[in-house]
Amino acid sequence: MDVVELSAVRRIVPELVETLQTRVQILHRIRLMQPVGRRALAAAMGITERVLRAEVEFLRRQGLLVFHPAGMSLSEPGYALLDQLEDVLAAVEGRSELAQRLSRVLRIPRVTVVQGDSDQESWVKDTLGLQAALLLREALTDGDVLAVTGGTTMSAVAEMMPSKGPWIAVKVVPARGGLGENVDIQSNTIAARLAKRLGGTSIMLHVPDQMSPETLEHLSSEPLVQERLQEVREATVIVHGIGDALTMARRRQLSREEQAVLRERGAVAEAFGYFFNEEGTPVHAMTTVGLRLEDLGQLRLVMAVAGGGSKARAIAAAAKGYRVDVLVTDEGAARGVLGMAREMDEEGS
Amino acid sequence: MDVVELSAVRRIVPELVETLQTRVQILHRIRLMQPVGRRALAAAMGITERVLRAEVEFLRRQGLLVFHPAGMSLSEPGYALLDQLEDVLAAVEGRSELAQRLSRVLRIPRVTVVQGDSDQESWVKDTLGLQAALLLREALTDGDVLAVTGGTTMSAVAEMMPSKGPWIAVKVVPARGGLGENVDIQSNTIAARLAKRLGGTSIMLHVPDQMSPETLEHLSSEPLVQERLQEVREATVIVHGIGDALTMARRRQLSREEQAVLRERGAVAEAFGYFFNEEGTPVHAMTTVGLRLEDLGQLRLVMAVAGGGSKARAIAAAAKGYRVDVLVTDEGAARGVLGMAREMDEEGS
DNA sequence: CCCTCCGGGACGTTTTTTGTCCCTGCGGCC
DNA sequence: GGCCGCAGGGACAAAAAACGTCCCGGAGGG
Repeated sequence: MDVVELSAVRRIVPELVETLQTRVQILHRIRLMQPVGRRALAAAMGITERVLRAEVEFLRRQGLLVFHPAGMSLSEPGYALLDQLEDVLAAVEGRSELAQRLSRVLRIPRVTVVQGDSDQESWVKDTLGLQAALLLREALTDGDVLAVTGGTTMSAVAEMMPSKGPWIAVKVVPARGGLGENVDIQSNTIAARLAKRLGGTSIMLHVPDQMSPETLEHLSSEPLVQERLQEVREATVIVHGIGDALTMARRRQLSREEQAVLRERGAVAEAFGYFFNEEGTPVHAMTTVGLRLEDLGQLRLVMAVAGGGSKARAIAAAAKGYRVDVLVTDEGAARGVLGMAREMDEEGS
Repeated sequence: MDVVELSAVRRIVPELVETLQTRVQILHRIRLMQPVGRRALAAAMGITERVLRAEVEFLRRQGLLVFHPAGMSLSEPGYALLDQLEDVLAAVEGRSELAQRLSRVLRIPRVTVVQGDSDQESWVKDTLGLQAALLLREALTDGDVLAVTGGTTMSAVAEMMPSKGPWIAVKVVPARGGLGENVDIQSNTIAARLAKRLGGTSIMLHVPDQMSPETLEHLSSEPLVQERLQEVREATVIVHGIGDALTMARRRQLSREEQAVLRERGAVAEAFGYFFNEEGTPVHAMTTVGLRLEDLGQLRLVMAVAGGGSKARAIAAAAKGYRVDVLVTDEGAARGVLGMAREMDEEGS
C-alpha cells in the first residue's frame, strides 16, 4: 500500500485537498440519504444543483454511484472506496489527531471523531450513528449479548446499522427498563430494531416509569422480571449514549424537586439511568431495573456514542465515571472537551 | 507525519494527481535548468507558455520559486519541498515499486529509479546525475577517498553536484587511468570537478591510452605512478557508470580485433575498464592502471549510476559481476532489466 | 390513479483558461 | 562599455469550460 506524505501535497496542490473533501462528502451524504435525488442532495449540502451534478456524473463514471429513477445510491465499489476515504479525510481534516488527543485526555483506548457538530447540522447525528454501527458490527460475534440504551443518538445507531452483510447471532437487550422516553427512542424499540438488522433476537424489559422504591422492590422480585434481568446482566457488550444531565432530567420528566437535587449535586452527565457530576461521581440513579454501574466491569466492550458541542461536559464527566473502551463522537464535542481540558491545564499551572 | 493511502485518492481525484505530477515536474526541471525563463522551460517540457505561466505563478505565490530578471529559480522552501515531493511522485508513478522489484532481482540493497529514459530525453541524464549526486553527498564524510570513473553519466553527476552546503574534506581520485575518452568526460576531469564542488581535493592519474602490456608494466613500477596508485587503492567509496560493451569498445577506440574478441566472448557490459559477459564474468580488461575488480571488496560503498533502455543488459550483467550497494537508474533501464528477468523466468519455467 | 420527485437534456450566460502579442529592462558576451 | 538576447510582466481577444436554470418524460409511492 503506497502512502503519501500529506502536508507537502497540500502545499503544492491545495485544490486537490478541497475537491477531495467535497467528493468524499458527497459520497458520504449519499450513503446517508440514499436513494436521493440531485436537488434534494444539493439543497442538503448547500451547493447548487449544477455543480453537484458535475460531481455526481464524475462519480458515476468512476463506477462509485448507481443512478435509479428513484435516486442515486452507492455502488458496491462506492461503499468500499468510501470506507477507505473516510480515513483519508479524517487525516486530511485533522480529525485523526483530534481523536488521538481525545483518547489521551479521556483515557479511552479507541476514539473516533466524525465530521461536523450534531447540534448544528442534523445529518451529523446520522454519521455518528453510522460510524458507531459499523464499529459495532465489526466488534460483535455470534453469541454476544448486546445491551443498548435509548435516546436519539442510539436511535440513529439502530437506524444506520446496515442490514446487509452476514447475520450475527446476537441477543439484544435493553440496558435498563423504561426510562420515560418517547417510544421511538426507547431502549426496547432500539433493541428490537438492532436485532432485526443484525439478524439476532431481542428481548424487552417493560417496567413502568416513575415507581416508588417499594414498587420497584416488589417488581424486582417477580419471577418473570427476575428472569429478564438475569438475561440483561449476561450482556457482553454495551452501546450507550451520553446526555447532558439537566436536558435528560427534563426529558425523563423528573420532578422539579429531583431536578433541583441534581443541580445542587452538580450533575452534568447522564448515562443508562445514572447521573454523574463533573468528577465522574454518580450522584443519582433513576428508579428502574437493569444493568448496574458495577456490572460494567464484567463486559467485554463498553462503547459510548455521543456528539454535539453541548455534550462536551457530559462526555468528559462520563469518561471519568466509568470504563469506556470505545467512544464515537463528533468534531463539535471533541473540540469542546479539548477546550475544557486546556482551560483546566491553564488553571492548574 | 500524516500519511494517506494513495490508490483510493487516485480513484476519486485523478485530475489532481496529474496536476501534482506536472507541478512537481516543473519544479524538477527548474532545478535542473535554473535560472530559466518561461519560454525556454515551456519548450523543454512540451507545454505552451501560457499554461506554464499559470503554474509558475502559482508556485511563486506558494513561495517555492523566486523570479529574477535572469530567470526563475527554486527558493529555499522550494528545494525542501521538492525533496519531499520527489518521493511522493515516485510513489504516485509507481517508481518506488519499480525500484523495489529491481532491488530484489539484481540483489542490490538500495535502488533509486528516476523518471524517464536517458536514451529518449536528454534531461533525464541530468536527473540521474542529480539524484546520484544527492545520495553521494549524503553518504560521504570527512576523510573519505572517493574514486570516480568517466563517461557522460558520471559527467552529469559532477555537473549536478550542488556546491552549496557544508564542505566535505574528501579526496577524489580517478578510479582508473586514461581510458581514451573525450577530455570532458574523463575521470580525471570529473574527479577535479567533483572535488571542487564538494570542497575537497583531487589527484590525477595520467597514463597514455593504448599501451602495450610491457609499457604498462614499466609504467606501473615508476615511483610517482606507484605513489598515485597507492592513493587510489585507499579509496573508500566509488561511484561509477556502466556502459554497453560494444558502444564503449568503439568509444575507447579498441581495435577491430579486440572488438571481435569481445563479441566472441559475449561481452555486454563495461565498467571501470572491465568487460563482462551476460553472466557477469569479466572477459576482458583495458590495459591501464588503478582500482582493480578485486579491490571493490575493501570499499565502504559501491555506487553505480546508469540509465537508458539500451543499458539494461549491461546493468543486469554488471550487477551479477561484482558488488553494488547503491544503484541509481531510470525508468527506461529499470523496465528493460525487469523485462529481461521476466523472459528468463518464463524460459526457466 | 395521480402526484411528486427522479435523471437527463438543453441552452444562454458567466467565468476561466489559453494563445499570442508587446514592452521594458537586466545580464552576459563581445 | 555597449549591444544583443532573453528575462518577466502586462494586455487582450478567442476559445473552452463551468454554471444557473428550466423543461421533459417517466418511474414509484401514496
